[in-house]
Amino acid sequence: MDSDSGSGCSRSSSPDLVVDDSAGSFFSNKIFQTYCHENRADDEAGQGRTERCSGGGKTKSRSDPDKNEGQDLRLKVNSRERKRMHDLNQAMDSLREVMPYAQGPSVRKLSKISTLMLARNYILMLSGSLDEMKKLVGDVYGGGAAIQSRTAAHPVITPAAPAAHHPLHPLAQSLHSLVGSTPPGLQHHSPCPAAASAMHSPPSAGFLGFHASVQGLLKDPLHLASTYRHFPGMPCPCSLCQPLPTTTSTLHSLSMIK
DNA sequence: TAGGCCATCTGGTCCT
DNA sequence: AGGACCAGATGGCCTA
Repeated sequence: MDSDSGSGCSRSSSPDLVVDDSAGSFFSNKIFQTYCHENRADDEAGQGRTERCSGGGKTKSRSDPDKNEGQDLRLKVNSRERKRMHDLNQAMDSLREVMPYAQGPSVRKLSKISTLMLARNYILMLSGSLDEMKKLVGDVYGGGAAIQSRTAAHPVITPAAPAAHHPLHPLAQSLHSLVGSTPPGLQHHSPCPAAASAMHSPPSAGFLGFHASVQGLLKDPLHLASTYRHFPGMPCPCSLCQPLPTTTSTLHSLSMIK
């Protein structure tokens, strides 16, 4: 396949890994020529591509040379569709970047479906953690009403603020585990050596329960909630990787929500 | 070798 | 009419 050969051997989903705005970096073949010259006489390039479909796709051949106009239109539509799919893949890649999953040249990319499922679970987990934090903040200040009055007089908006005064409070642990679940790009602490040496996955991935078999977890969305406290193959002593027991129930209930 | 994943083509439908 | 979106079909690459 031309696109595959152009994108290297990383078996990554799309050539978007090497794409930039110039729209030419991922079209290093006949397709690119057609893409750039679609409004010009692209018979030779287009013809070759339509015959073999650049290694993929249907192999319908337009043997009728009288349909050049229709062929041009077809090529135009094809390139538009190609661009659309590339944009989609780019968005998928940007989503992968913020997912709690190991990233790097040696790590296989998440598939599209896995990315979407992981994203869903990740959002659910973060929502659950947020709810839990709100509850804990309410406990610290003796209820929601207290929070309201206090925030009115004292502009402490972030729930992390009380934790600074109560480092041993469960809220602090909750925040700690939240940090541990933050995507690599947003993490405030470096991955613990134990996890780094044991797996490709960072501690955040371990926190979510994503270790060796991501696919197995992603097949069942509930699997995340039921196993995210376990770390098979990830004996990470780092405190950031220790989730709160209370989070489990929250997550479990959340994962039930459709 | 089978199955999974992917890119691409293609025709249809809907919208502006 | 043209473009966006979608789904089916097809073939290539990779891994177990």
